[in-house]
Amino acid sequence: MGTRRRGAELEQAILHAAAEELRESGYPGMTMDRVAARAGTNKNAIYRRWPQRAALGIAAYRHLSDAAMPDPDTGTLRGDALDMLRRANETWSSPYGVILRSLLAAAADEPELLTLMREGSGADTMDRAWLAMIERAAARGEAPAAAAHPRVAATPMMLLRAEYAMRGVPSVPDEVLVDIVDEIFLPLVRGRA
Amino acid sequence: MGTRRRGAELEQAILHAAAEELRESGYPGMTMDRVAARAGTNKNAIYRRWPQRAALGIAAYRHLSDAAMPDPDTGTLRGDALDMLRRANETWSSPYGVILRSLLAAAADEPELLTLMREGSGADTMDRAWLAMIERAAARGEAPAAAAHPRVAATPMMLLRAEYAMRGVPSVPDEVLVDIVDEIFLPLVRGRA
DNA sequence: CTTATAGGGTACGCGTCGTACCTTACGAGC
DNA sequence: GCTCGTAAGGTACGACGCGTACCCTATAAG
Repeated sequence: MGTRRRGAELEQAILHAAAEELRESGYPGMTMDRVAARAGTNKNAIYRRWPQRAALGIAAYRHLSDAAMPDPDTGTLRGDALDMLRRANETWSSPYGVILRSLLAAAADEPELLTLMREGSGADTMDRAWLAMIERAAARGEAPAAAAHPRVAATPMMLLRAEYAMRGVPSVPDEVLVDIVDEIFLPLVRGRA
Repeated sequence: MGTRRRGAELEQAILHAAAEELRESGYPGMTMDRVAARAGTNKNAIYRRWPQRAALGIAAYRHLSDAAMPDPDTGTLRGDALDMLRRANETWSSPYGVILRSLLAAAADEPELLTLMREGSGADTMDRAWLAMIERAAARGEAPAAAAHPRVAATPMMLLRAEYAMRGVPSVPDEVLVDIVDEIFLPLVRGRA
C-alpha cells in the first residue's frame, strides 16, 4: 500500500500498458478498461490525461515506435530509392504497421486525430529524406538538379501508401516497389532535365 | 394486417432505408435499430441477409450511388486528365465521399469487406478509363503509344487517394490536381517515347 | 498540521451490436 | 380448403464499451 504512483510515473505506466494492449490485441482490442486494469489503475487516471480513446491510442503508438530511419547510402539513386521503399514496406507490414493502419482507420472520421497522427508519423521527415536523397544524386551527377522537386520526392511513398489502402494485404510485393521506382520515380527524375 | 412484405421487396425496403440513414447520419449514425425502424421491419430481417453492420453499409452505399462516369473528351490529354481528377475530387469530397471513407475505415480490418468495397467502387473501371484516355491521346499523336502503361495510368488516382488519406480535409485544392497532372502525369507520359 | 490535488475503487447510464424466442402471416402442395 | 414449412414481426435480453459521477484515500506543498 505504501507507494501510490503519480504524475509522470503513472503516465508512463499507462502508456506502457496501452502499448502492450495495442501490440497484443490491436487498436479495436485496446479497451479502456483493459488498459486501466493492465496499468494497475483505473479509467479515471486515464481520462484525466487523454479525453478520448483514440488520443490514448495515438499516444501509445508513438510510445511504441520511435523509429529514426537513417538515410540510405547505396551509391545509386535507384538503390537508395528501393531501399527507402523496402524499409517502409517492412515497417508497414510489420505488426506495428497493422496497428498503425487500424489507428488511421479509426482516425479517418476525426480530423483532429488525423493531424495528431501526421505529426507523430514523421511524414515530413520522410519527404525531407527523399529530397536529400535526390540532391545527393544530383551532386554525383546522376540526376538533374531540378529533380529535387517536392511532389516528385513525395510520389513514391504516396504510391506505396495507396497500394496499402487498396489491398487489404499485410505486405506489398517487391515487384511493385521495383515497378514504382523503375516506371515512375526514375523516369520522373530523369525527365526533369 | 393485409400485406406483409417478403423477399426482394423487403430487401429493397431495407436497402433504401439504410441508404437514407447513410445519407442523413453517415455511416456511424446508420444504426441497425434505426434502419429496422425506418424500413418498418425489425433487425431479424436484416441480420438474416447481412451478417454484419458493415456488410449492410457497403450494400447500402452501392444502392445509393450507381454513378456511371462517362469518359472525358476535352480534346487534349491534359484537359481529360484534369477532368477525371476534378470529378473524382468532387465525388470524394461530397457527402458521399465522407460516407465512402468511413465505410473504408470500417472495412479496413476485414479483407472480405475490403474486397466487397473494391468491387463496388469501380476502381477497375477507373483504371480502364485512364488507359483508354491515354490511348485516345496516342491515336491523336499527342502521346507515345508506350504511355498506355497500367501503372502510369493508375498513378494520378493513387496520388489523389493518398492526398485524401493524408489530409483529413473534405477536399483537395485544385492546385494539387493541376500539379499532379503537370508535374507527374504528363512528364511520365511524355517520357515514355 | 492543514489543505489542495490527484489517484483508487466502484458503480452506473447510455448506446449499440448481435441473439433468442415466440407469435403471426404467407404460399405451396396435397 | 387444410396443413405445414418458411419467413417476417415483435420484443426482450445479454454482452460490451465508452465516458461520467461520487466518494474515499494517499501524497505533496505550504
